[in-house]
Amino acid sequence: MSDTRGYHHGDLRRTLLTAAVQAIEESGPAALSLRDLARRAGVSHAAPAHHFGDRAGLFTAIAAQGFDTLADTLTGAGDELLDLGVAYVRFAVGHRAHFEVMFHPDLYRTDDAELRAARERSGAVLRAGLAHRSGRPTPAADGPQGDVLAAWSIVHGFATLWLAGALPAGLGEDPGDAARSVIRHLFTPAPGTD
Amino acid sequence: MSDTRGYHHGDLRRTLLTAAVQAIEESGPAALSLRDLARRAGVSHAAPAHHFGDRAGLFTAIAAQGFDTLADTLTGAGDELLDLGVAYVRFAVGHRAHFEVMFHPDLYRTDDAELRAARERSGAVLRAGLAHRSGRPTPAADGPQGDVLAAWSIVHGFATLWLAGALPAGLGEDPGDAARSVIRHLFTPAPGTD
DNA sequence: TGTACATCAGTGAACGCGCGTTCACTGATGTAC
DNA sequence: TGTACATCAGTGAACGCGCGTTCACTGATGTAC
Repeated sequence: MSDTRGYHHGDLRRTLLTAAVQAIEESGPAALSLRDLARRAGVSHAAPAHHFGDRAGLFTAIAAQGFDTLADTLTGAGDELLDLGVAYVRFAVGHRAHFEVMFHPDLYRTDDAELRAARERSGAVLRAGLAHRSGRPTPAADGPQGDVLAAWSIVHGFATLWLAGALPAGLGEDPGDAARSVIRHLFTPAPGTD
Repeated sequence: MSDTRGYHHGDLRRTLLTAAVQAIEESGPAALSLRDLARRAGVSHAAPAHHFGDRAGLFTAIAAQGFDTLADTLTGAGDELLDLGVAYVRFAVGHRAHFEVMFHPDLYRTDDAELRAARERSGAVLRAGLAHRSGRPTPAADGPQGDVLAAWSIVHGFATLWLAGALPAGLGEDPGDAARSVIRHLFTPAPGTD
C-alpha cells in the first residue's frame, strides 16, 4: 500500500476492521481467517492477534461497531415509524457485513461490555420510535410490546430476504424505497380480514 | 452404531443428510466439514464425496429437502393467512438447520433442478395463501404483491430474530404462539397512524 | 539537549492439526447365461 | 441351480494446504533524569 510508516503501523486496529468488513462483504463471515485478514492489511500474520486476540474478538469489535452505527442511523432518521423502518433496512443493506455479524451472536462474545452498551443503545432508539405512536392497539393478551416486535420483524425480515437475494425481481434498485411500500402494509390492512 | 449391515451401508445418503442436519443445528453450517460428517455417520472420510461431490452438493440437497418440507408444512396449514404465518415460523424454528441453509444461497447451487422445483413449490403455496384474501388494499404505486412481501417479511423476520436469540425474554416458549400475536399487528393497526 | 531504559507494536520461523482431494483397492450386489 | 463377470459403494493411505498458536526477536516510541 502507500503506507511508508515503517515498523509501527499507527492505526492498524482500524485498518484491520476495515479490511475485515470488506472481506466479509465478499465472502461472508465464515470464510474470514486472521491470516487472510493480515494479508489484506499487509502485515504479518500474527499481528491481528495482537489487537483482537482471536476471531471471536474481531467479530465482537465488528458487532459493537455495527450496533453503534445502527443507533446513530436510527437517531438521525426522525420520529416517524415508517422512516425508522426504512433507515433500518438501508443500514442492513448498506452495511451487510456488520449486519450479518450482529445477528449471528455465535460468532462473538455477547458479554462484552462495549458490545452490550452499543446494542442496548440501538434497542432504545427503536423502542423510543415506537413509543411516539399515539394510542396502543391491543391492550391485553398481546405481549408487552407486540407492536414493536411487529415493526422490528417486518423490517428485519425484509432486509434479510433482500440480502439473501430471495425477493422477486422488479422491486427496483433502492431497498429503502421498496421497504417503504412494504412496511406501509403494517398500517393499511386489506378490508374484510380479521 | 447398531448397524451390522457390513460393507455396503444401504442408506448412507439419508444417514449423511440426517447427520449433517444435526451437526448444523449444533454448530452452524460454517463449521461443517465432510470429514466431520463422515465421522458422525461412522463411515470413511471419503464416503460423503461419493454421494454429494462436495460441500456445496451437500448443502444443495439440504436446501432442497428444506423447501420441500416447507411446502408440505404450508400446504397442511390451511387457508388462513395467520395460520400460514404461524406455520412458517414453526417450520423455521423446528428445522433451523434447513432454514439457515435455505436462506444462505452462497452455500449451495441455486441452479440445481431439484432445488429450484422445491423452492418454486413453497413459493407458490405462500402466494396462494395470500390470494385467498378478499380485496386488495392499495391498487397502484405499490409493488405487484406488496401484501405478500409484507406477510413474508414479518414472519421471516420474526423467525430469524427468534433463532438469533435477539428477541426479548417473556415471549413464552412456543414461537408459534408468540408469532401469532405479532403477525396480528399486520391487520389490526394502531389508531391515528398514517 | 542528551542519554538510558521501559514499554509497546509488529516480525518471522516453527509447530501440529484438520481439511479436501486423489487413487488404487476391496467387498457386496445384481445380471447374463 | 450354478458360475462368471460387471457394476457399484465404501475403504484407507497419501498428498499438499491454510489455519491458529507460540515465542524469541526487533524496531519504534515515550519517559525519567
